[in-house]
Amino acid sequence: MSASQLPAKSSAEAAPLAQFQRIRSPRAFDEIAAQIRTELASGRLAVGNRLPSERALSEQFGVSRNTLREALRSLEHAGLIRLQKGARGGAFISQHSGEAIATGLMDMYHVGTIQPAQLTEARIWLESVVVREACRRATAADIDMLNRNIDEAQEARRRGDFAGRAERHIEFHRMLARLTDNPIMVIVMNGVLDVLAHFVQRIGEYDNSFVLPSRRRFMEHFAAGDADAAVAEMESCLKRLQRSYMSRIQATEAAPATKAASRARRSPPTAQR
Amino acid sequence: MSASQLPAKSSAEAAPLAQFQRIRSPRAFDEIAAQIRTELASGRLAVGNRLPSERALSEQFGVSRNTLREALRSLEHAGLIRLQKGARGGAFISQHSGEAIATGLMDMYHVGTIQPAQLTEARIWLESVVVREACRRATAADIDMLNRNIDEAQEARRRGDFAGRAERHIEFHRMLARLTDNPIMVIVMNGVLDVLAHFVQRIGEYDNSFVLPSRRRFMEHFAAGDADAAVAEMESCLKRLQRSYMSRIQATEAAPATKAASRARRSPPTAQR
DNA sequence: ATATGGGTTTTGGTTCAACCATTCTACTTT
DNA sequence: AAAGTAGAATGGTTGAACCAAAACCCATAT
Repeated sequence: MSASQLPAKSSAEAAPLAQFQRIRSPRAFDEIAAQIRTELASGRLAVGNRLPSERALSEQFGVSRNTLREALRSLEHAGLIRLQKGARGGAFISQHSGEAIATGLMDMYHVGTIQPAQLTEARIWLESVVVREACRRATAADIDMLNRNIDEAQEARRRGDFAGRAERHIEFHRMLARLTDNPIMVIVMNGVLDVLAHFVQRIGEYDNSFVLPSRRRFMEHFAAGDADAAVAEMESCLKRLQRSYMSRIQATEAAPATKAASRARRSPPTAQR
Repeated sequence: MSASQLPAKSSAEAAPLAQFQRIRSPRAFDEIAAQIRTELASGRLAVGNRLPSERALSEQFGVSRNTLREALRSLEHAGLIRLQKGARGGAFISQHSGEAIATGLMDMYHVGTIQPAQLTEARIWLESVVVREACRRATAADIDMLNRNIDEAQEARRRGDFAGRAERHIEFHRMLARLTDNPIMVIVMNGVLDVLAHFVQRIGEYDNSFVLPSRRRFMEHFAAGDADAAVAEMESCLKRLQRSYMSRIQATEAAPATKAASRARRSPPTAQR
């Protein structure tokens, strides 16, 4: 079966993946996902390859198409594959990932595993290494880019555009992270900043008037290659920001949001229907 | 709206979640997952709550049970819910998460987004802030625990148990991360160390004879509260380890593993017309 | 009364056989 | 040759059914 689909031409098609094995453990889809991951780790599946169609895969694995789809769902959520409809569609091994980590952090925040104070704490720690490394690597063009960001933030302030300004401020940190040229730092910092942006957006406006002057001072040290001074400036700014957040959160949060509940339910009332 | 609170006490039943809406966009399960995430973010769903059964949910959302399951699969992969069989089973809002971040990093490594050199680089950076903070917080009991770990590693070395020794060494770093008492640091460091453990396991034995003496020196500084010296000791040890890895990887890797990644075969429009 | 044990119910896990919408191919028509 | 159209491939969805595990209920035996 399936020996020869379209014979000739074939022009790069049907990934070179090895034979998959039949499933037996509980939760078949878990094992399917694991097997595909293994293929990936071994290098037999590489970015850009296309997996066989759902129908073909379900046959290879010896499971129903629904079960197979649950496995694909899991891989897709992880960012490992990208699903594409249509004739030449299918499941393609995808590059990025990273996104899953950001949503993971966001989830942890929403579920209360990460408290706001811990978020800003970790952010300050991470920023120190980011700044130090970015300072070591930044080119003149990079410094221009950072200065431009500050100008834009100032412009937003002039317009009274608080949201736009906060966004610029956060983008500044993303730029610094990218300057480290290390995907782990970029991904983690992006995730942390995503959560922070969400957090900031929720607590509303707060005092950040001191940020712009701090940025200017920061850039002086940064451009001069004085990493220690740049880190110190950034740290003091972030700590002050944290105080702003915290006073704001006490004003805002009488109760809402991240509150946990533990209402255990007892009897199944057979209601419904 | 939602003025219908159950009368007090009420033997609580069926999580307090609000009414879900019917689905309409492409990829119904995406929207289902998004809606449940929203409930979570808003606090209407909290850790420990149980969602209605798949059958009930599929009815609420107006989709088939299969579609609903794909949404749940996605949430489960994210670590947001935990599925449990049986009469009192169902989908429970779960605490942990974090795990998803570790597998995310692992995936990025496997897919080539993270190169070994970048892994160790980030690890060194992160370790510096971890050590500094752990040093600030460690109690006498914590220091005992760390020393015990070193003893065990030494014992493993005596037995010629390379794997056990490497494991102890990595566990040492996990302990330090936990001492920061910051979930983000713990999660990220755990993920990085997971990848590292995988990496180490793949390249086989390497020269790590210098680690134990370094650990002893490290603990001296650490116990004395001299964070700077402790960081310096750790950093030099890690950099030396990195050199060990790299020389080992050149010996091992003529080609295998993390290659791939270039053969993008995106969409050849009318490939080979 | 108190265990004990088995049946019933609830719930997730899986299967099957369709159907739809989209996307590209290939053929037909002009 | 260009344009248009039929159709095949593929992911997305449906609904009904069955299985297996887990918790509960209750009759039975001790």
